[in-house]
Amino acid sequence: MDIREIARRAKVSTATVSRAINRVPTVDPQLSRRVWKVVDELGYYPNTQARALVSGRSRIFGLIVSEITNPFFPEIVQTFENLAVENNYEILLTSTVHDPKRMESSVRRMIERRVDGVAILTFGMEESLLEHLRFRKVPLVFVDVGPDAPHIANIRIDYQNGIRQAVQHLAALRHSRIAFIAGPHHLKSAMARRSAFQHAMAEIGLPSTLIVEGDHTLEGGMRALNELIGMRRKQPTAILCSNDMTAIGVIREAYDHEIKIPSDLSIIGFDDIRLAQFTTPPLTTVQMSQVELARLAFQALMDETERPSLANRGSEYTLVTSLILRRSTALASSP
Amino acid sequence: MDIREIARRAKVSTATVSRAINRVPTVDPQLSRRVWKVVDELGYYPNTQARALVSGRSRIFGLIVSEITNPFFPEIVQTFENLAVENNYEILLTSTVHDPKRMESSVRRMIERRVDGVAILTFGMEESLLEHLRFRKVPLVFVDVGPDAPHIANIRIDYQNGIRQAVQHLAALRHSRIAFIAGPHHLKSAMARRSAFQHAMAEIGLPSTLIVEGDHTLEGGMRALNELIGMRRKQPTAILCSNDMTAIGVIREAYDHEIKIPSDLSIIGFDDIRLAQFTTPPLTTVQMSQVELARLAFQALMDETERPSLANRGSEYTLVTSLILRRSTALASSP
DNA sequence: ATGAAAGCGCTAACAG
DNA sequence: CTGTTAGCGCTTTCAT
Repeated sequence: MDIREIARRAKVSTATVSRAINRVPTVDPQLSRRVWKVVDELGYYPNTQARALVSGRSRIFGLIVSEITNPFFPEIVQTFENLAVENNYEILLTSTVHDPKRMESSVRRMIERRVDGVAILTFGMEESLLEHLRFRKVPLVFVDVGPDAPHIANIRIDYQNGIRQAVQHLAALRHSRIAFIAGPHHLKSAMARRSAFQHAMAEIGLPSTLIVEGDHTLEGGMRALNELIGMRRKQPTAILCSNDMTAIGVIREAYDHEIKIPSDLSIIGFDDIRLAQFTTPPLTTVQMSQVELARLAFQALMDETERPSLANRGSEYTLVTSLILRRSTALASSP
Repeated sequence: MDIREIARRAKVSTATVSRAINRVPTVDPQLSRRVWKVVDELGYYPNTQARALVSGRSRIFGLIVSEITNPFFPEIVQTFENLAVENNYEILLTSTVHDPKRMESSVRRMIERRVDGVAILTFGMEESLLEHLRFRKVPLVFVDVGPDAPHIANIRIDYQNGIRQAVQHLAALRHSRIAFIAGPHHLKSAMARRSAFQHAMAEIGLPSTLIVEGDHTLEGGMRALNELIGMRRKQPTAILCSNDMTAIGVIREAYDHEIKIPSDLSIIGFDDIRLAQFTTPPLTTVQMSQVELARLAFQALMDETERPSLANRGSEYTLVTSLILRRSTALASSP
């Protein structure tokens, strides 16, 4: 069943069927009705492949994430998908699982399917792969790590705002020995969080000496707390974590050590994944809205795609972070 | 840049380029090399849309889930995607968010993109929508709720096995007042779990009177525990939950009531989502392997698709559940 | 083994 | 306002 079949049955040309289906306003209402009648009767659905082939636009956006099983991403994927449905796009989702080969195959698949744009949410990426995409002038949007170039939009994260709030919140609760569990060194976003912490501490005259390396996983958080506990120095009364999973690991490990949160130890996370609402106690954390992030990314792609003539100096967007108070922080116990 | 460009530069016909790229064995190795050289130099990627149009196969599988933000699904999506990459397929993922309109648009999008098969993991679906898919003879695979029909594969879940193990494990720990927090009534899978519980209890001569309704959410688990606590009857010493999120809610609420788990109350979940490993204490649960489920679903689709001639009586697969012991159960305290 | 040419289903000039 | 027709980029007969 194809457009010709519809044309034949509605006794019009294929061009008219095409116009009717695409709601071109100039088509005679009566003919249009005739066409739609047949379309509905036969349950005809236009073939997107053919459309894409002739129009040169696939109406597919690529979405590259580092790991769909990382709780940070499902919300983003859902929002992206919601927007896609609203705007008649499809999402081609690939998860690189931190494997360069997978990253490469992601890019290849995107190109083969002729996506109209790609959002890259991997918090780090090989420059070389980009070339393939840039070479084809595929609109791109990055979070945090993108280069400045035409057709490349960047979403910058304002880490400082939220982290300053977190640090000052702890200081106000009379904490002075505030530790930071950092993310992996090779992650630009993790390093940015770390410097934001140091900066925020310095602003209020506190030393940021208690910095321990984590890896943004729950297990990493557990290890980091043990490291902190094992230190010969005075122990921290509060810990700021580079992401929520780390904080959840800390909470879990604290439980095993019978350290009460928040009375013995205050914890603040980063990201505000949904799970943070459901830890015991609910986690105070710096929000980096996944919904907002997805919206910005999608919008950036749409902007580039729908009006390609425009200012292609590579637009910049900023996502502001801010503290969400829940119940994992309290006044510092004894000084 | 298209296949003609390659043909011109390699001084062969487009047919030969096509054959070389598709590794048709009869093509002269020398010509083939010439073609590949040009392909690599120009960074040529075949246009999948055009391929699909002429071959009639899109190499896209649809994957319909009820909510990507439900922790049960990311693992499935990841496994599906892994298999897709291995087998040169693409995934068209849609999340229905329990909205019939979205379900409808999912199906429409699948058809428009001419997917080669659809895996439906929504644990419940409108019969009417199926018609569109079945009408087009799109291979389908369902979990738990599919009808028996040609081209429709079904993955049946053996709830009984795991739930019996769970109940007997609790009984062995001398629990006799074992409660069950059920899932929503309208979910076939939830009802199956409930009957499996009743059956397993009856087998060992225990009454299954302590059944409370939940809704498979964390909040539902919290409410359910309160309901159980508020009951005038003797309270349960162990609770089996219809899914892990419910169990996590129970744990969370128990913490607020200073009920110690497992010493005061044993908890068992169902699903074994990854998170179950990281609750405090780690959750003993009935595993329904998401990886295995995804594998079966993908395999079913591949089987239907790659050899469509075969036994299309609608194949059946079974996924067995079994108990995973962790640390949320203990001997019943006082009788 | 290779090439010429038809055609997958649709859209967009162009003509009328 | 509607119809005719030429492709979009590829695979696949059918000849050679």
